[in-house]
Amino acid sequence: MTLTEIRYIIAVANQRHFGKAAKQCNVSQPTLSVAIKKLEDELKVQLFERGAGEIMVTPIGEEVIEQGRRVLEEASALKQIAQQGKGQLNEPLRLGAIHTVGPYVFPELIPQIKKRAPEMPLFVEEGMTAQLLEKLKTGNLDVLIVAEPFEHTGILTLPLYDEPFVALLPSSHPKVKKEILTSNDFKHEALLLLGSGNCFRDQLLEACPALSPHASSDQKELQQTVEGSSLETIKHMVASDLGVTVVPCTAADADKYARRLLAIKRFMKKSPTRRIVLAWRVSFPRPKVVDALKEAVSNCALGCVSPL
Amino acid sequence: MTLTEIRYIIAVANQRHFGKAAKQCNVSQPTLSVAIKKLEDELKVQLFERGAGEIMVTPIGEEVIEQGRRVLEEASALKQIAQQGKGQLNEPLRLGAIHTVGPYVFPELIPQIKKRAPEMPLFVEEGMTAQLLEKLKTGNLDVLIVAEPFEHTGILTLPLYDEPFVALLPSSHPKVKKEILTSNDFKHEALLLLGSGNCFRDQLLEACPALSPHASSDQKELQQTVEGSSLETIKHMVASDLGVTVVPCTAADADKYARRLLAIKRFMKKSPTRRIVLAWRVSFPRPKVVDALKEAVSNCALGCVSPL
DNA sequence: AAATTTCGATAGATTTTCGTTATAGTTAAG
DNA sequence: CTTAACTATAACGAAAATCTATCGAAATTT
Repeated sequence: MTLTEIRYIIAVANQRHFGKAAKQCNVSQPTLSVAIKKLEDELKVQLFERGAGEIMVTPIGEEVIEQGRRVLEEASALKQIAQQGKGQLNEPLRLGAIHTVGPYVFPELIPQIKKRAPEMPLFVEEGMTAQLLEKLKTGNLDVLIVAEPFEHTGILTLPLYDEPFVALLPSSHPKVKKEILTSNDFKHEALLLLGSGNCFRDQLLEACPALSPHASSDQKELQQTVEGSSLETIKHMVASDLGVTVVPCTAADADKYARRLLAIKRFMKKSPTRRIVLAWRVSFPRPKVVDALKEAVSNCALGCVSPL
Repeated sequence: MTLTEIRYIIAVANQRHFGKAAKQCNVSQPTLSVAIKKLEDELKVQLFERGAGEIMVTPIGEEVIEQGRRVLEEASALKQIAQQGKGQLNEPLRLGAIHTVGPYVFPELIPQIKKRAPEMPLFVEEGMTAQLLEKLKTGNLDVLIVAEPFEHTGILTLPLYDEPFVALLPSSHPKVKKEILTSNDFKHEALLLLGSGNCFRDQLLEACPALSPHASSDQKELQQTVEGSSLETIKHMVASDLGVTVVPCTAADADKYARRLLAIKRFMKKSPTRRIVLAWRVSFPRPKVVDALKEAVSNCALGCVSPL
């Protein structure tokens, strides 16, 4: 049984004439005759009574044809569903970002995305790099915003922006007058860092090994990590004079309210930076979504950084 | 778009694995790959995301596949409709008819039945009403063609046609010039009738009591009945100048060969008629067969009668 | 790391199906 | 009795669907 065959029998039922039905179907009359005979043989039911004059539809034929109409209807609905859902910017998008980016980018980014893809349902999630990667691979997320290095087989990336690291001090701190702080300035400070697993921690320590808890054993107890916590928590701790920290500049700029309590300082003469990228599966079939995201990020006012 | 292609995408959606889906469809894996690609190209929508590990279904894919299931469901319903319609017309049918109908209707009727139910083995039998009824009730016959009155509990009937009675004379008979013959014309004739038990005899005598052997005692010996014989025998006897008779018109029309020897005359001004009906047990579970028989009779060229 | 395994995509050959034109058969009408 | 109308059949070519074999990428194992 074929959709074509069903189309043929419906044409014959409508026209009650093989020749006209063939014309309606844009095929020759023998094609139609043979196809219908084939279907009748398969169903082992005679659908039409070919007599002199008009074609008659057998009682079973009537029922079969009626059902055939239903089949074609559903098939055409299938086509329509495919057509209308075709827009890549209409289907849901599941977007993930690392903890040290999400809170500072999403508030700007989501309106930008909505501007470009108003029909696209958007699900947003934060996590640590490893978790996000897992979800990306299994298809629980479609696109990530993560920091480099991020090279994995089957994953493509696109640079978004480079963001420098900045130091945060309590505004009451004596060193607020310095223009640039270095790791030396932190030797006698409690340095508050995110727990391991947060990529930003690793990036910072890699860029500046001097900050490492192991670097100078006599300072060890003064340096702390705030396991599992967020940059926001750390900022509040700094504001409460519990120590100093280094954060990506987007995290420092975000809240103007804290400016009175926090001082933002350049960190090191040549500020370390990290590169933030988009990441998606090579098989992810919606390039337009990636383009739109890239564009949306470019149009975000992220203060201290400019898009690539 | 093809039903086969739809089957393929549903298999992949179920198995989330091309190879397994191919096995489920009894085709090779490349066949499946190509077919699905073809469908995706046609719809211009990617239905699956082939990545490492498991196949993922795109959001549109989900919708398309769900609709595909509906298409297949309707298609399978079509098949079922054809099958069950076929079922009734596939099992053997045992058909009985009275002697005064069978020989004249079966030759036309059986091809018509075969046209409508080519797969249905057909067993045909003739008998007198009482015998046929007995066999119908016991299930030795499925459907009868009999004359009214035929009212019995547990038996349904459907009118087929009304047939007028006509008179038959030897073509050498002096009264062949009359247009209409009445019972008076038979007063001095040997009236040949079927034996008792044949319903037609009773119908005729009821419609025209004047013909009764007892009606006028002085003519009694001239009137004869041909017990247990057939209308054909009686016609041959008339042709041999042994008397006159009255028969249903379908019996008179049947054989053109006898036209030279027999004259067909209208009988009575207002011809008596009898109604021929289909009869079957209320419990007979194949309404389509009855419909088919009714339709088959309707399409018989029975000459002097037209179907109801 | 290197080898192996898994799994979908691709290539080429083959069979099947679908379509065509030409023509035969049938039936009804002139 | 021929003609006209209509469907069935035949013969053949084009398109397709399917197969086997193989590739390539990624994941897993050694």
